[in-house]
Amino acid sequence: MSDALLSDPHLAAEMLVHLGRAARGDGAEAGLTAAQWTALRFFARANRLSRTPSAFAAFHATTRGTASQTVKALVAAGYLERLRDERDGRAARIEVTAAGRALLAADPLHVIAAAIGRLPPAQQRALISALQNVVGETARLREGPCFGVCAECRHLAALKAVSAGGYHCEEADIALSAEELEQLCVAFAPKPPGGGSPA
Amino acid sequence: MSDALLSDPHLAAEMLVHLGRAARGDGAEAGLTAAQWTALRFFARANRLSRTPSAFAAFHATTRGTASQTVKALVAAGYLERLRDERDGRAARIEVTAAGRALLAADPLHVIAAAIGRLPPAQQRALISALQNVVGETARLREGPCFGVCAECRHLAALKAVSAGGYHCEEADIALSAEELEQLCVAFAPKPPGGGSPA
DNA sequence: TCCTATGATAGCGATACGAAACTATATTGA
DNA sequence: TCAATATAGTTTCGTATCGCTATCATAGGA
Repeated sequence: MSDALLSDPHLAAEMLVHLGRAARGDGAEAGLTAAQWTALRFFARANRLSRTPSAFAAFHATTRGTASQTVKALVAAGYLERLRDERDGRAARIEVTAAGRALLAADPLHVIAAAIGRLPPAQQRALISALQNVVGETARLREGPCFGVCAECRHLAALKAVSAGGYHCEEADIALSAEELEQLCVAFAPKPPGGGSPA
Repeated sequence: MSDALLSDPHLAAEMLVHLGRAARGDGAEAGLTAAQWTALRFFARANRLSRTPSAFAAFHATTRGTASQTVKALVAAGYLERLRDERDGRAARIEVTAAGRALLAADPLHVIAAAIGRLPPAQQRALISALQNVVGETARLREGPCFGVCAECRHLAALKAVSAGGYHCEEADIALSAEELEQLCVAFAPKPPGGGSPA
């Protein structure tokens, strides 16, 4: 009966939650609250399409109103800045300021990242790919938006022949630099299994 | 500059926090709050020595006052019961009720546990052992109490020759059943490397 | 012109947390 | 035996955060 409760996957999930709590960063000297850390990390890692309050709300699984409050606090503190989008007058373009990038150096997550970095390389790779699978699987189960990097996305079209290493997003119809391939995108869709071209 | 922010260990740590948030269980129909789920899971997995409010406070990295409130709410809801300790009149012995065990079947953590369970077996084992390492490492860095199961503990003395499969904790000076070997203990101390099975 | 989408804001409630005061029991030492 | 101290636990109170539900303003698309 209690076998299911003490199974290895459940144990792993408990450790996962435990580690998540340990890195909230609201207990220590706490430059930021937990929600604010999440927002700052998100805007530092999201691509152009996703650096908006709405995308952050989707990422954080909350409402736009709540996301707006979190962003406002970070803008007031000088860690984010709000710019106008030239194409869409409704949208707000959020950018991390220099102060925000400096603050990220004190991210309480570094404690966990450091611990992960000390794992043997093979174990480190295994952890990362396992976590990616679990993140994708839970997002699918919860039917929430599935965030991911462009390099893994179905909408990526390589234009190497045309422009020597350029990339293109078929969904948003914009050009992507090599650097942007590693950023989070709200429009992410996983590639169909089998690699190359879609079915 | 942003290389450190986007390193693989940091990315893994972010996914970890993200998954932890997804399983708080306070957003859904929510039988319990996040803190209450953590408490219920803890008392379902802790051994005799650790089923006290103080041990839970240490585990959850909070104060005894806060832990007492969380326990009180679960006792009022009928998921935990408070018993008197016969040896120590000050101590409270917390036990999970039948209703509590039934509720654990609806643990929101099951979403993540199921996703982990669907990983390939090798990846599953790699994830679990990596997480164990990270939990131990972060506990060491934060100098917090290090929880673990008796089977991995330095204080465990095997008494197989004497009583046909009995075990004994040298720290608390109590006998341990085979079942208790897999439970969490607040007095856990890791074995010195080399004593048991090397990594 | 309707309808939709992005975003900001105010108000409300729930929760969690910590500090401090308090009770009760154990332990220690004289 | 009695006093002093330490420990386990509870309770109260104040505070901060968080998140949701409106509601509103503006901008884009049909």
